[in-house]
Amino acid sequence: MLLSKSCVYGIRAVLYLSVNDEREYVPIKEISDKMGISFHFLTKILQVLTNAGMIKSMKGAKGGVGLNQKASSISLYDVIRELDGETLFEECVLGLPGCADDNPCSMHKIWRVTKAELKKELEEENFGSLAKQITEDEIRLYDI
Amino acid sequence: MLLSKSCVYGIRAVLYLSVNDEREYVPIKEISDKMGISFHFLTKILQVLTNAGMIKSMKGAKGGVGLNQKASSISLYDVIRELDGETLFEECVLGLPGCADDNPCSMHKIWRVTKAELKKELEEENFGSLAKQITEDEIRLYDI
DNA sequence: ATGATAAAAGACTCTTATGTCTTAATATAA
DNA sequence: TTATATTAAGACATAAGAGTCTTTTATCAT
Repeated sequence: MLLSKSCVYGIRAVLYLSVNDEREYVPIKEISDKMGISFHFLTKILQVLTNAGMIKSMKGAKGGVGLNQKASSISLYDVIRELDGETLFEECVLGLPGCADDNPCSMHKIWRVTKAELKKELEEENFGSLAKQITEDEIRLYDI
Repeated sequence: MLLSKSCVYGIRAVLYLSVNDEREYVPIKEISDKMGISFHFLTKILQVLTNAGMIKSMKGAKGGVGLNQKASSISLYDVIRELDGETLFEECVLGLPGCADDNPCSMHKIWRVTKAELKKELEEENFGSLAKQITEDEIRLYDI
């Protein structure tokens, strides 16, 4: 599994907020209902993103969560880094400490290039662009 | 995490057997000792590869496990497929059912290319070649 | 035959990820 | 100021992955 469930849910929630960019706050309940995700679980995931300053939150009636930055300034990599950390892109696939170009493990050569490309693409893909594609029905956000 | 621990241990054990290709059977205890892996855990992992016909095993004194095919005919992908399955290469990263080129999710475009490249490299890299590189000290097998 | 060696099988434990539930805190609206 | 809506916080539950231990089975050497 490339990404944890928390991370996948986080990405999909930020996508939802990006598509609903004009609303300052969206209740988490609305997101969890629409996406079929556990409300309390999603709440905890979004708290991480709130603490990271990526989204903002407001308690009480008319409260909810909303983007704290422009959607176009948040990359897929930003969300992945907050929720899954950077081990996928930093650590040796075979778990050997000190794995490096001058001291490679058996999978080093293969994964070194692939992970660099993947990281670059994830850094370049932003939620503004993704939201636009969702709105224009080119890609989908739900399980439909 | 790209690969499970079971899978990583399995890859490293098959590497060990590939380097020790001239020995028909190597005791699992020897492998687990050298690699610092739990003996019983490794035993269970290697049973999977034995049942898959990738390695062979023999009980009793002089017994152990050994390659059941030429090292050069076993790919990294073969071992990964047996131990982690193909979900990494088949399923949608965002867990949306029915994700396909004509019905893509938000990460589809990025991961589609990357995973195809990764799969190709893993299929092309065989244990004969890796064992040769280990023997020639170009890559390492241990945590040293 | 008997004892030693080593894999096979399965029960069991520990840890982490995932998911649920309850209570507290805070903001809005009447 | 009271009721309602909503996030925050944390306890609790469940499931899966990781790891340990014991018993059984098979092979070899004496």
